Amino acid sequence: MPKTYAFFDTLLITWYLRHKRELPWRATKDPYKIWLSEIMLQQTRVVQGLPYYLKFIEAYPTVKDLAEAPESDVLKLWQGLGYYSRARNLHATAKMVSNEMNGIFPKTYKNLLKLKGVGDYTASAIASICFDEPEAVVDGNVYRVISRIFGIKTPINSTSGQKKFKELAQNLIDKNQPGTYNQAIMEFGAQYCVPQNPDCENCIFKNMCAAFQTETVSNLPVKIKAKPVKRRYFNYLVILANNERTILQQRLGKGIWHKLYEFPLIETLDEINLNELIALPEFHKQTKDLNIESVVLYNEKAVIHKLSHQHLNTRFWIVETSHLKKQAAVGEHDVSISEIDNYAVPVLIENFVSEFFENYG
DNA sequence: AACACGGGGCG
DNA sequence: CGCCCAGTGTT
Repeated sequence: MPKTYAFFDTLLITWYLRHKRELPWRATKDPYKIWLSEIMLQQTRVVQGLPYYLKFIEAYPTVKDLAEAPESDVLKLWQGLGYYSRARNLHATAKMVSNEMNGIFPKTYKNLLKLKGVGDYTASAIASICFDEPEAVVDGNVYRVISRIFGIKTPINSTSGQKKFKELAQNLIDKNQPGTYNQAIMEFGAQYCVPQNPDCENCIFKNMCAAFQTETVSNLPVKIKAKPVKRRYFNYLVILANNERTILQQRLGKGIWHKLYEFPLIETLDEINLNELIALPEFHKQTKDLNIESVVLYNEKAVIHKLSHQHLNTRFWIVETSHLKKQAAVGEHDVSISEIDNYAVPVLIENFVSEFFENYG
């Protein structure tokens, strides 16, 4: 190992012990709690995930409690955190561990990797934190810290980059305290070696940081450009029967929000007006058994709901009817307005519901 | 190897 | 408006 690596881990851990945040999952080695926190924090900031972690631990103190819950409850509790496949895989894995593994989590990196929703990062985190296995985590923080200190320009989202960074990280880890080391490098990236305008002048690695020496900090890490954002046009049919009942539709296709609920949706290639809406075959299909009294556009100015790779240009159409259809289609639920809150819905829908039904109770 | 998958926060 | 966040699974 090159000489410059020699005290890297010691410096890092010393910094960590002085500056680390006190977080609930840092006060335990319970694999269930570590696993839960790691799944929640995938692509998610600590401050955003923390309240969800507390809710989940309260609702499901053990993996058995989580396993015995209906998936719909788990999704509802996850509502708003995003990347909902995490919640579905979380629940599937809880059932697997509870039912097939006697409630005991695997104790090795290799076996942890077999769990649904557990990839290289999460398996490394659990193995090191709970079982002292020296397996290096490589998350967004680690990519940033390592690329800067060692001046590595390989794109972090290329296959060769992932291999290279994992290898280097594995050489850096403190094998005597791998869990502490792994958390230290992530915390250092999150709190000090931040993406924008890090305080390099006062950094403990100032003298060995390749990026600082060559003034390339702002260029690292290198990342292959993301695809342009896609624009989509959503028309939601908010069907109101006697101002008391409505229809929710579960998303069961391939795309976003799988298994979450929304109002009946008509997606178009552009923004449409009332005449265009009611002329659509889909509109007739969605409303054929209704006795429509009126169709009114709720928001002339579309809500632009922003996801990482999509901007959803959304308008809500209020469809008043004297009754709801009798025969529900697949995934369709006839619900009273007060029951909407029981369903897991995307933030886009939650925002509309809380605004529109504010005065309904 | 590329792509899909949420939502929020920051400059 | 673009970038990033304690990444993983599918194609």
